[in-house]
Amino acid sequence: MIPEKENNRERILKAAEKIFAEKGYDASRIDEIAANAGVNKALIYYYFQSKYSLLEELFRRFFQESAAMLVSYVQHGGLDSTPSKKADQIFDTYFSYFEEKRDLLRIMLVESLKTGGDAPPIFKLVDFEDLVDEATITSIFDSGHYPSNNMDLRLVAEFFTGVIPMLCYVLFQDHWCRYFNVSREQLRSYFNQAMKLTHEAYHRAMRDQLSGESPR
Amino acid sequence: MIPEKENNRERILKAAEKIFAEKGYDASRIDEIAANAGVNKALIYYYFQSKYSLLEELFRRFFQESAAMLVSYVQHGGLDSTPSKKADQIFDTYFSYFEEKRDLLRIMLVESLKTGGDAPPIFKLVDFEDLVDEATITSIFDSGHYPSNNMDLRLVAEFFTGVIPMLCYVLFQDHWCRYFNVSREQLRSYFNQAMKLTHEAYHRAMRDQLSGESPR
Amino acid sequence: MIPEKENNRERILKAAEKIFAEKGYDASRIDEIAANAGVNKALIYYYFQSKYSLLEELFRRFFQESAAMLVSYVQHGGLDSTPSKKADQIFDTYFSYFEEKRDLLRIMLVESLKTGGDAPPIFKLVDFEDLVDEATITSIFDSGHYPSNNMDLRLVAEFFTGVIPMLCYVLFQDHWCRYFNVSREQLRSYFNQAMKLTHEAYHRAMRDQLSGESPR
Amino acid sequence: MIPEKENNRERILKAAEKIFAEKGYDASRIDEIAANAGVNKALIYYYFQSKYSLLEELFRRFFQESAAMLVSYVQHGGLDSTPSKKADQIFDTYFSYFEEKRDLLRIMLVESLKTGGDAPPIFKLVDFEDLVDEATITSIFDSGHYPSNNMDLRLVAEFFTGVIPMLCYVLFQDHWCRYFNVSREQLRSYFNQAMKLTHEAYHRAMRDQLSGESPR
DNA sequence: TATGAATGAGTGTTCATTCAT
DNA sequence: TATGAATGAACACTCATTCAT
Repeated sequence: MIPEKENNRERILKAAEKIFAEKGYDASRIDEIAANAGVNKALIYYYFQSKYSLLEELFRRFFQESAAMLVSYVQHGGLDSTPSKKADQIFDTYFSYFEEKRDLLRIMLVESLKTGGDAPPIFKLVDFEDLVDEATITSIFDSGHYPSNNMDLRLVAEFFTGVIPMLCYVLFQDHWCRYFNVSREQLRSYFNQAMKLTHEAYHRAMRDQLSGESPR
Repeated sequence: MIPEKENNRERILKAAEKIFAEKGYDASRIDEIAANAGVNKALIYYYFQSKYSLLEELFRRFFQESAAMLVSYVQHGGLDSTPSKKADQIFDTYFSYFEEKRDLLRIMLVESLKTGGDAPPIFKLVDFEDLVDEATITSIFDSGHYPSNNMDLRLVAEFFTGVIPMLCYVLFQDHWCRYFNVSREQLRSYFNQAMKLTHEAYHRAMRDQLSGESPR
Repeated sequence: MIPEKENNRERILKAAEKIFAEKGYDASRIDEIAANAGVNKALIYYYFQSKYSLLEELFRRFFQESAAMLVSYVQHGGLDSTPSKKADQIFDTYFSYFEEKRDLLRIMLVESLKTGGDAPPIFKLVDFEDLVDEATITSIFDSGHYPSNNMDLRLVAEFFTGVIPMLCYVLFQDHWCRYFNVSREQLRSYFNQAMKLTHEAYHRAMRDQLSGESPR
Repeated sequence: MIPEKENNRERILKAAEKIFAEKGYDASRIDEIAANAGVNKALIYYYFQSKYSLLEELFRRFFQESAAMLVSYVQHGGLDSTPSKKADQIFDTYFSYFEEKRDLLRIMLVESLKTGGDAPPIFKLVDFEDLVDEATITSIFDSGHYPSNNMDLRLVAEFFTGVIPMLCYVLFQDHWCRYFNVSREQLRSYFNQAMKLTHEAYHRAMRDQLSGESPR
């Protein structure tokens, strides 16, 4: 009831997200996270096992929240029935979600680029199988409308020419504006045009292929 | 001509590139680079100012080499005159170059994602102005054929829907194959299709727009 | 009568004894003792002043129990009147008591070896003056039968050639069996022979000296 | 040639020996060892892998030195041919060596009392097989003169009724004097008497058994 | 050029102990 | 009595960097 009296655990996570995003995981210091959360350093180890488990908790929450968002989005009839509008909607939704979670996504991309570990966490952005039920996935990707033998192609295309460009746009836009001396609005407009000409072209091609495959 | 001597500096750089690629910049240790180069740790500081300047030198060489490659490519008449074939050629050339320099590009992307510092080094992949002469740039991007008021759009599109997808493909392909259980060949084929349907569509659109703009 | 209640203090002490014995005092952690006792960590500080006072309480109880054992042993006429048999009896009694309290004795010896603090607690093993009444001491050590001017010698001899070897035997027997590849029974037999040939020889000598001193 | 310009490595080891002996291994702090050696803390890690490897090096040197001492002692005709005198000589030699190495022996006994690890290092005090050649061992223990089937008994007796009492005497003498209010000389005299009456009795018994076994 | 030795400033983590309730 | 949360002071160990030769 007292939203000000936020849990210290939450404050720690929020601080970690901020510091990790600013400096990268490796260069982030527990001391700084503690200071930023206004908390004793040892308290971090009261709530979390290690520096890395802070990161894991952030990722865990992100994917949990993403899944919840997708489900609620679908259930509340958010999706238009016209395929092209549907794609637009999904695009916009993703876009604002990416903007909102920019800091965490930055960390996630960096961690995904480390060769050593497990699967890059970023793959989960297009692979929700263990996060969301079958029906939702079907509804979102509308996979019934796509040539069924092209599931893998779909995944590859969505990831490398849809998610990745959007993600990198979100992560690099500020630097880009400064470096190339454009306004955010201009850049956004360019990026939208580029996506229309590329990724949307792909969606159109997919639909065409489909209607050619099973006409009438 | 005495390859054994005089090349401690090179051995250090080679070792740095290897260790950086294996562990990422932050997690790499000067000790390990020295050991890997078969050289005393202090010698690294004789040749280089700091750990970071090792990275800078690697980046510097990379861009220098890229530029040289571009120039020689253009000069030796490598580029076909048909626009669509030309694009294909550039695509393939970039592709194999990215594959070859994958390790360094991985580090470069990670460093580019850090918010603190200067301009992301990765922007240089589409901004050769201070690396290559005007004529070469013109020749490569054939910018004369593009609507002149769309230079910025061109840059945005090339970067976010061309370079970035290709780069991420090169960096993530191994993990993708393992995670989604596809062969490298299959994945490559999917990726090529996706790029054809997206980035190439953009190039086509650009040419169409151009011929519409200045017909006859 | 409600054994479930009221005994958190006991549970803590029991857990402390176990953990201390397993890891030694220094390496034992209050957290682990609390967990092992099924009790909140702070409760330990409700019942005890500090980690060290846990140890002190364990030592205190040990000596109290030892004293009680000695007294009851003497009072119930446990001791034979023949000196040599009496010595045997005491030897065996000590032996099994040491075996039983092995873990605590190990800690006590370690603490006794620290140079910094007070008197080594282990000295109390031969100095019961403030634990047991005079009569019992007299009865046990039969000091009336020993040359009165040799009280200190008696103490030294009992401690360094009686108590200490027995204690170390109890503490090292398992490791010895493994290291020298002997069975426990064999080792025990050797040790008994060795003690017969040494410590018992001393007791015999003492008695001889006594009968020579005050014959008839 | 400049004995003052002692190696920092040696200074570190000397300091470690001192601090370990004063506080025990666990309670000793690397910072304090560094300060005591007049050396930067990081230098300790330049010469040694870890805190524990400091201890290992100290033990290694001790046993190496012990072995060298034994060998030189035997080779320089130090040992009398009369068995009883020989035993006395060995006793005295051990005694002064133990006094000299008291600090390290204290640490070694404490470490030997830890149940977790390998074999107690203290066992090496009676098991020189891998430190010294066969001939020296034979000469020292005169094992040819002892009943050959009692080798294990001999080891047990020497360790628990010879080495251990002497060691504990050396480690506890100061505390004993303070606690029981005796002078060092008095205590030493008592201890010598006690050892004569016990351990020496054992040696005598052994010789008697031998002469009975193989007379003439 | 080259190196063995040396160091200041951290670095994540631990732990006995205390506090508020 | 009992507990979840909180903390100060370490602690072993690391690492980029420098120095003397």
